[in-house]
Amino acid sequence: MIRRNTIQRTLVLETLIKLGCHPTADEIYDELIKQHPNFNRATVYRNLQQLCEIGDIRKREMPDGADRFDHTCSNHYHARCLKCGRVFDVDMDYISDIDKFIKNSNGFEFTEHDIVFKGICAECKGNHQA
Amino acid sequence: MIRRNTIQRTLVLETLIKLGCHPTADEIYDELIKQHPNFNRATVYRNLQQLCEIGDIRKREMPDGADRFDHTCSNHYHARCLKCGRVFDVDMDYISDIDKFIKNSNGFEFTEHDIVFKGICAECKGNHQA
DNA sequence: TCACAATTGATATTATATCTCAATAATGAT
DNA sequence: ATCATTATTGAGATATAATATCAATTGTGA
Repeated sequence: MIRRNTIQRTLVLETLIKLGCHPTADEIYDELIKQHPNFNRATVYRNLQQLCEIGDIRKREMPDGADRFDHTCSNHYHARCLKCGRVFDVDMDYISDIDKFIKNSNGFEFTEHDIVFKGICAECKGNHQA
Repeated sequence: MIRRNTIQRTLVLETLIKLGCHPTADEIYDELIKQHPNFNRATVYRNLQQLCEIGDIRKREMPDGADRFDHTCSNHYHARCLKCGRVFDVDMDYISDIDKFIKNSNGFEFTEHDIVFKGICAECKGNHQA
């Protein structure tokens, strides 16, 4: 299965980068069809998956809501605003040795972890006057 | 809106406890209809929601897959086996002051956090050591 | 240019969860 | 206990996120 370069994959990656800040597959799709009305939703999902396999992007699975995709591949944590739903990077070191906090693995082999914060973003905190 | 006690809510809670280990709404539903063929799936979801509001159970949102529900209401973290998909409690202290690791909140008001581990459970690894 | 097969677009399907609404039933008042 | 009120249920529809199927298209090396 040799991977081929397609216009669609390039467009998905470009759109992800253009949108910035962790868009979902559907947000990328909605942006894409503005210029390319026949672009297929499944193609967005398929290419996001492939870009993850290639290593160009990272999938960030959210505890609630749709998966989000990130051009920044370094390990870092995320915070989700409970009002507007947007996802932000958290300015905090990645705890690569978090396993040392685990008292007893009970035979479980830990391979990865993720921390997701929730709260209210600066913008939503400022928008009190409804 | 005064809450009423119903047989259905009792059954949902009993079934959750009986199944143990963080069942999903559908797992509870599948178990329930064995004895109560007319039990409605939406009723399971509605009652799980209410039991969360009451405080009898906790919803544990997983980064992938369906929400899971937990009769243990204390704060603790979870690990999901990448092979069998089951969710286990992690034997590790809850980091209530995790906010101290955050360097700059950028105006974000952090209210909650969750850590989800992934890996391979003891059973799927095929050993029994702790 | 050609042949092969990876990829696409269209569509259907699955999984998770919520909503609508008439019928039912839990609760406090009588 | 009976009644009136209304929260709750069951049935079904709908919403959202993601994947599967498959013929047509297209990228790639020969």
